[in-house]
Amino acid sequence: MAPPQLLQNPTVHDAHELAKDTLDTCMVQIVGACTIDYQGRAQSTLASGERLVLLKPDGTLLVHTAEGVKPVNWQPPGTTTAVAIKSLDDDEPLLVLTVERTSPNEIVTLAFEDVHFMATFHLEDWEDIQLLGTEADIAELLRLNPDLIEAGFTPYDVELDRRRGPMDIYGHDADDTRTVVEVKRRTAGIEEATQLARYVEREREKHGDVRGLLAAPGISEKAQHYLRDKNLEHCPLDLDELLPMVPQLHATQRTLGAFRDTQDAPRPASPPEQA
Amino acid sequence: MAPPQLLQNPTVHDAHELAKDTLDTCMVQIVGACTIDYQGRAQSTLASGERLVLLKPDGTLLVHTAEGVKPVNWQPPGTTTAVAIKSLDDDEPLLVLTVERTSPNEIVTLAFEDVHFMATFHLEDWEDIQLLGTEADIAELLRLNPDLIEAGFTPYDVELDRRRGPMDIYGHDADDTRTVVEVKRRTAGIEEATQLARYVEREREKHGDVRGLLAAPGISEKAQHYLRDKNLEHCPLDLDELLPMVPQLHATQRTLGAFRDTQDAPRPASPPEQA
DNA sequence: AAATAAATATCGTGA
DNA sequence: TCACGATGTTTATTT
Repeated sequence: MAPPQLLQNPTVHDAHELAKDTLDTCMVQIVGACTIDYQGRAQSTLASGERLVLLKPDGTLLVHTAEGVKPVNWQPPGTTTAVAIKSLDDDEPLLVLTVERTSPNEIVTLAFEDVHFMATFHLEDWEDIQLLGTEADIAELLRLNPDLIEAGFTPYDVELDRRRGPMDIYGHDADDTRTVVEVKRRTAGIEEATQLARYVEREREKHGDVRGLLAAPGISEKAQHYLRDKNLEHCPLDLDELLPMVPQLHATQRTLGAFRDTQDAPRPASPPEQA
Repeated sequence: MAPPQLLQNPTVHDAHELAKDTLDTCMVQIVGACTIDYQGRAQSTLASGERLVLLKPDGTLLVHTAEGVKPVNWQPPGTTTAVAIKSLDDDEPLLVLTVERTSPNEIVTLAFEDVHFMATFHLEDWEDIQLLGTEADIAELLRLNPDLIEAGFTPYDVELDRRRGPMDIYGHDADDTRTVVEVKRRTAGIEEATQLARYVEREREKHGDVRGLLAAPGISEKAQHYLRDKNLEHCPLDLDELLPMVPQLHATQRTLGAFRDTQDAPRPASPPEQA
């Protein structure tokens, strides 16, 4: 990495020079006292205080205070950043950043009364994060081990599922009854229950009797009541059992291209064409 | 602000010393090459690359790459951070951070192969952000100017609304028909439509005929279809008209304690006790 | 602690 | 570009 450029207590002029020259290609960090205004989908104002400001070469703006994960102000990638020196009345000149984007039209304006320290640097990073244990992972596991959903459950072919809609898993139970499975990695609430209800309702309109399973580690009381009301069911998931299986799933997918259960691989069933 | 402490290309020992001494009270920033592992609700690994790491005195951890608003790894406030020097085999010693929390049990481990630069500093900030134009603001505006919802609409008393459930606005239309209004600040999709449907369904069970209005700047096609299907309606909002009214709302609330429309303040209506 | 809903949500995917 | 759904969502509020 090219060595970072660091400025301590720079003059407004020096801070402006460095920011101007590095904004398009570098990470630019400014720590100091500033006011912040935001106009866009909503609007906000923030009176003067000390914050950490980070400008990424992709146009991202982050403003962090001493607390919390969420930036107090921000702009997503793709914004245009301008840096200027502005004087109000007879006060000291201010370093002013305007971070703007279109569709939606949004602008964040930062006015620095004082820059305590500033840094510009590159970040070379060729790696992508590998995340395991997502909802898609769990759904894939269940599809390959459908007995974990219910004895006798058989998923339809995954490509057919996709064409039929956004259901996580679609198949039929031991009695050959069409069954929609919505998978959630967290305790399911009323919103997740209504999501399943929507999918099942659509299928019931077309095919009559269709079961709906909400496969989740837990279910809220209201959601449970809602499921009963709509003639839907909760299928408890044991994440302590499932999550340890995920790394093997990924490893197998990498090496074989497609996962095959070593014990008894379920073959995709063809759904009946019409109810 | 106490002057920040800056280290460029520190030894592992110096970086460890500074981090250890400042971790509990300061913002601690480390820019360098590291690997990152996460184990918790899910799990992730990230191979070595250059990143910016920020530790806040409240326990927050942020790891940022050169792209995007979202940190590639993080921990929320309240975590416990430990810093250590560890050697694997005959390699150079590594600066290792373990950032851990309970309920849920989650741990992020960072191993720095190289620290390019490091900074510790305080951020003094006594200000809270003032955010305007939230859903609550828009709902309040509509409640005070109910003709913007529909000519003849009259909201029930706000306290009664709250006791009746999570509906944004509850009232009756020109024909004295009970009407539930769900307010959205963005184009509404199928999820927002189902949210309104849930609220209305509950009221229809109790009171029979109840109208449901989804007040939003726009509506997706599927959501529109869903509303028709459930005998619900979309009420278009003009945010360009509404948002400019919000600052005055807040100003009036600050000075008077409660907003009064200067023209014709609507008086809360008492809802019938039973259908 | 649990549940529910909002968010300037952001982000990825698919049509 | 829009719509839709997941997110290690986070955050605030209410029960």
